[in-house]
Amino acid sequence: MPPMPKSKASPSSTDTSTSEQRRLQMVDIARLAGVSVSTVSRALNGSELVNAETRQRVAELARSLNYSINLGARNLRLQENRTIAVVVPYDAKSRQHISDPFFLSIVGSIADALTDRGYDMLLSRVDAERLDLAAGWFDSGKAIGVVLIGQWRHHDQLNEMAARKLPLVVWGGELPQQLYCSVGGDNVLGGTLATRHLLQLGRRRIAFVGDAHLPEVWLRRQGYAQALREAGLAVDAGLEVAAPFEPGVATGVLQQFCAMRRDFDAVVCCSDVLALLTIQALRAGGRSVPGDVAVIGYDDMPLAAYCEPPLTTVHQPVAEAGIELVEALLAQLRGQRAEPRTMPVYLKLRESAPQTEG
Amino acid sequence: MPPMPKSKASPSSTDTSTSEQRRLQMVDIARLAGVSVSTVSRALNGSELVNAETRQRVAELARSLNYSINLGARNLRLQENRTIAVVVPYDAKSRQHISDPFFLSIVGSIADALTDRGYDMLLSRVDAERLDLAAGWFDSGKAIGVVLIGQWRHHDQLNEMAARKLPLVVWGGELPQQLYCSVGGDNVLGGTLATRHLLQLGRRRIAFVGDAHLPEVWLRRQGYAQALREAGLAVDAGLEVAAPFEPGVATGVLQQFCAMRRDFDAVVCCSDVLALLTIQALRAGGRSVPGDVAVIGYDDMPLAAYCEPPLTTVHQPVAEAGIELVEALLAQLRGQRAEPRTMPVYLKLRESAPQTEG
DNA sequence: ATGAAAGCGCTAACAC
DNA sequence: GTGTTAGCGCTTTCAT
Repeated sequence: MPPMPKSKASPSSTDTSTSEQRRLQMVDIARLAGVSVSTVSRALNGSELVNAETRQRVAELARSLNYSINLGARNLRLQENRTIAVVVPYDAKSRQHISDPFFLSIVGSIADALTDRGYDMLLSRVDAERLDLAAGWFDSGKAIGVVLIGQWRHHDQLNEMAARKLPLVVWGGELPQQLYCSVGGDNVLGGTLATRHLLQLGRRRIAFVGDAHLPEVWLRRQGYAQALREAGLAVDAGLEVAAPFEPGVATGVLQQFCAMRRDFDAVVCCSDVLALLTIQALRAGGRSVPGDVAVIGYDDMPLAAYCEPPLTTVHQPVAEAGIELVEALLAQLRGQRAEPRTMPVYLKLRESAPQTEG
Repeated sequence: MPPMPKSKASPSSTDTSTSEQRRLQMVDIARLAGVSVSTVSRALNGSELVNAETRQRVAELARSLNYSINLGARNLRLQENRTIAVVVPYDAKSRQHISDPFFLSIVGSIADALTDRGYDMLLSRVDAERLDLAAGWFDSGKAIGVVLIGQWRHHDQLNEMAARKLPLVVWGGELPQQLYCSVGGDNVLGGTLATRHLLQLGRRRIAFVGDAHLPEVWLRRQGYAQALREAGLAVDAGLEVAAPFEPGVATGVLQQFCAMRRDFDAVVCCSDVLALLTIQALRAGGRSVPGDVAVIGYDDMPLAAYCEPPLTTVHQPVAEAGIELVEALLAQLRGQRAEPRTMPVYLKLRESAPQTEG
């Protein structure tokens, strides 16, 4: 037996304890309209089977009472569900929350894309070391698919999830031997564009800031290395700074690096926040940006244009990203095979690494 | 009749079309374990009634098959639901999406608070002119309560929602004749602290940037006006700039204002983003910050420390905000009366309006 | 055109 | 200790 409801009587009965609002159900509407629940159900779903006048009356009654259908029950009956889980990994070790504006923008973009298509979005976080836990939303029937923001260090877990036929799309880079569907910016291109621009400015000692254990960063470093090779320059491992995306940890790493090495004249950073932190560390050491050191960020977050100096950065297509992620997931749900997708990026020129040496 | 399921046969039957993963149910586990569904249900819920050995066996089977309970069905049966809707209004007219880092941080903070307490978060957006639509999540049974980020211009709609006994908490300011539960920073104090600090620096012509149609801004302006009065200064309506939070619209307004008026030496802004835009407009007009004009922001977003100059700003308690909002909502769900809550704020001193005139 | 009744996946009171 | 059974709120077939 279900836990005895407080009162199954119609709301019109003497329910003096007005403390909690009992949720209206179809049976209430039916009683008030003097018809059966079936008729209410049909009327509310706009069935042609029900008399136009009755349909009108029921619809108006429902609206005036602010009634709306219990979607849980409806989904159960219809075996349908329009909820998508969006999962943002966090770093459990450093207890850092998602705060990078880029991730948050992506979430907003996905929310829009889902809303436009009539889907609901369940937002949650998961330990970046246990991306596989994101599958719980599907397994529990709460969501029909999962969008994961970032691959982090667990390509393997993602492949396992895909092997289980979990409807899954991941924001991130396209890797060899990838079973899951990823959507992301062209990271190699991004790394190349940034580095080439710095070379063109005449910079020759170019540092790279980002943790190459992360697939996206790894790809960007490939682009960076490639551009250096094109220019006949060697990669100097000493100029690679494995700073994570979390500002708390990155700040220290960057301060130490900038204090130790003064033999570079440009930096490619893997996020705009890292670029900001780098600029601050450089200035603390008495170096100017872009004068002494030119700095390029990554993401083109909304605020990038309003920093000082405004950041030259690799623009990621955030608005399109939400749409692409959602469409890729919906394709899978339709039974289609969704191929990984790499979206174009471009360099947005601003002051931190200007068009030409000023 | 339900729409005929593809195949009700157990997964072990010859279901060659491996295209879609049929979701496992209790009956499948029951069959494989050779017990009834009730026993599986009890085992999975850790009931003492079931034989320890059986419980173990069932649990292991379920785990190995990656089975997990269909929460929709469970909720329906248990008349319980642990989903909270978090609704972020957007400006439909300017088609601006949530991009203010502050709102996004609040969302993250709420996500954490809900996760910690075992609740799920449904994230959606709503036209800022129709905040009442947020009630749909409750009415449809998808969520048991609603957290709304910001009051915008519709105090009235919020009061109506509360009058309907909708479990609701709103991030925002405490207003007279308020029926709903709000949680927010102390806006009057924020406005006062910022203005007092500028006065203490010797500034006398202090502008105010923010749209006072929004309750929070209105309260901050009260604090601003009060501080001016304390100092024996009159409020100059010409120094009030009704810039909205959307950067796209605000930029133009601020550029125009800074071009027109050059008779102020300080600005109190209602967000850090507005502060950044103001600084940019000032510099475009050849004025220095904080030399010619000191600027104070609001929110203390994560990036505020990394701007140039680093922003002096009113710190809002984001991490605590999520907890307070969630606790207030849960209190209502327990049938308790949740009072509006105003949280302390403080001034974070940085370079854009330094401790003392440098 | 409308109503009665079955059943979506699950839980819990009630048998045994 | 375990199985049987009713029913959460809804949709739809079937009967009228």
